[in-house]
Amino acid sequence: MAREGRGVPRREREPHRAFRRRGHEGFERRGRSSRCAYDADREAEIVTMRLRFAPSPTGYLHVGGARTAVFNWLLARKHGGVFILRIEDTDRDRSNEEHTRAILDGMSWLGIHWDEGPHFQSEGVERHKAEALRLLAEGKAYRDFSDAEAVREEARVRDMHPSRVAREQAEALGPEEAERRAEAGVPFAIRFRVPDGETRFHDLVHGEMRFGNDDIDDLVILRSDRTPVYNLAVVSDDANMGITHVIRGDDHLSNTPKQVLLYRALGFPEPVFGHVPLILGEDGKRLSKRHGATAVGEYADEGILPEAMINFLALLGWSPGDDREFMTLEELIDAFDAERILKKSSVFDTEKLSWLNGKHLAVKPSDQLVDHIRTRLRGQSSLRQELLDDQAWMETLLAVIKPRARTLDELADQARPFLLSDLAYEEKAVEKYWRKDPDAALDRLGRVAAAFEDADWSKEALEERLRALAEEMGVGAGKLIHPLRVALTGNMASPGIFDVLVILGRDRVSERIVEGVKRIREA
RNA sequence: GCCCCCAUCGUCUAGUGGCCUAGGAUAUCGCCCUCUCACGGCGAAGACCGGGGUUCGAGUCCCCGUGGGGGUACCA
Repeated sequence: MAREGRGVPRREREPHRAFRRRGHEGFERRGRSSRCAYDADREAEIVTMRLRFAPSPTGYLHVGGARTAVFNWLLARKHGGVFILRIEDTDRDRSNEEHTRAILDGMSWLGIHWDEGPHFQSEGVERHKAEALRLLAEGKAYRDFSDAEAVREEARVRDMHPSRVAREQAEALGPEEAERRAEAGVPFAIRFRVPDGETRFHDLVHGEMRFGNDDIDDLVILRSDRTPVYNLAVVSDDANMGITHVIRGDDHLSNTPKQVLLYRALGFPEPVFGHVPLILGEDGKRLSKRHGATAVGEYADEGILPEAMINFLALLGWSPGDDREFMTLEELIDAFDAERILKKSSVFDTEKLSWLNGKHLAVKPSDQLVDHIRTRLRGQSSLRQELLDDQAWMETLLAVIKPRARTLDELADQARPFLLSDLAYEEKAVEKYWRKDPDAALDRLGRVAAAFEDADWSKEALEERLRALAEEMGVGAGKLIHPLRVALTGNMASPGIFDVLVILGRDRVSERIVEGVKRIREA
C-alpha cells in the first residue's frame, strides 16, 4: 500500500489546488460581487491562502520549528495569504505562560510576524468536546469503557491492534448497555470508528498518499476525563480557523490519514497538506540538545543575525533552483516555491550558518550594527564606556572590523582592543615582535612615533610617512608595522595598521606607543 | 512487530531518460593579494547506498535489499 508517494513526478503534484476551493467559512473573499454572475462565481472560489504555525510550548523555539514557521510564513507572504500563530497548549504538564513567551520571543527575533493570533488550542476545548460528542451521536464514534492496560495486553497476546480489541469489546457490549453504563456514570473514552477502505490525500511535498484503513487505529478522540485528544483538536482548530494549507513537520505524516478521516466525518473541507522533512543533527540523528544549540535564542545570543537565520533555514530542504544562497528576505519571498521543497531531511550545519551570517554582516550598514555591539560591550569595566556613545567613531570602527567577523560576538571581540583603557598583550605577539629583538623593536617604535609626530592624521598621510621611513631605514614596511601593531592592539592580528591608527587617533596612538616602549624596557 | 517516509561530495544542494567527463556552495588543503588576520581571486581533493530489471541509453523509471528517519499513546 501507499507506494504512490514514491516517484510521482514533481510536475504532476498540484500544489495550489486549494486556491480554488469552496466551503470554508469566514474566509476573506478576494473578489467582490460583480454584475457578471459567471465571473462572480469564479471569483468566489478563489480564497485567501491561510497558513498556520502551531508549536507546542516546550520552553523555547527550536530550529526545526523555526524552519517550519519560515516555510509557512514565506508561503503566506508570497501569495498574499494570512499567517496564523497557534499555541498547542493542551498538554498541561508541558505548557505554561513562560514557555509560550519563549516561542513568541523567538518568532519576534526572527521577524516573523503573525497576522492572527496567538490563538491557543486550549481555548477550543468545548468545541473539541462538542465535536467528539457529535461524532458519537452520529454513530461515527463509540464509547470505550475498557481498561487501557488490559486492552493493550490482550492485543499483544492476540496480535492485533489495541483499538480493534476496544472496538470488539464495545460492540459486544451493545448500544443499550453502553447507554446504561454512561447514564450510571461509568467513565468512558470516545473512540473514532475508522471506516473500511483506504484513505488518500494529496501532499504538497510527497505527492499522492494512500493508507489502508486497516492500519489505522480507532483513535481516542475524547479521553475518559473528558479532555480532547490532539488529533481531534488540530482538525477542529484548523477547520475552525479556515486553514487552507497545513505545512508542518514530517513527523505528522503518519497521523495525517487519521486527521483526514476526521475532517470527512465532521464534514469539514480538507486543507492541502505539506509535510516538510525534519532537521537532523550532525550525526544524522534527530536534532536534540546534545547536538548543541537547538533553540533559535541561543543563536541570537551568539550573534547570528535574524536575516541570516531565516536565509539559512529557508535553504534547509529548499533551494531556489539556481546557484543563489545568500538571499535577502525579498528575494526569498519572491523565489519561494512549495513545489521545490525536498523530501529528504537535512543536517543543521552551524559552519555554514556562520558563513552565511558573515555575508549578511558584511552587507549590513554599520550604523545598524552599533547598537548590537553596544549592548554586548556596555558595562564592561575594562572598556572606556564613553567611546561606545560616540556614534561616528563606532561606525568607523565597525566598518573596518566587519569583514573579518562572522558573528556579532566576534565583532564585539574584535572591537574590544580599541576600547580597552589598559591594553591586554597577547603573549605570542610580544614574544615574536618585541622580545626576540628588544633593541630593534624599541628603535623602530621610537622612529615611527617621531615620523608621526607632525603628520596629518589621515590614512594616506600616515601610510606615506611610514613607508618613507622604512625606505630610509632600508627595511621592509612590515618590520615597522609588526611591533607597532603589538603596541597598538596587543595582538598578532588586527585590521590594516593604517585603519587602526586612524581609529585610535593621535593621542591614544602615542599613549600606547609610550606604554609599549615602557614595557619593552622593563622586560 | 506492523505501517509510512527518505537516500547525489563530510555537510547544504543542482539534476524531472541523452546537455553528466555529475554543476554550485560550505568545510578542508594549496597558490595569489598583502603589514598581520580576515575578506576576495584562482586551483586541488571530494558524491550518484548495493543488487537486479525497463530502455538504444538510467543519478533520473520499476522491484528487492540495506541504511536512516517517523508513526504506531486516554502525548503534542
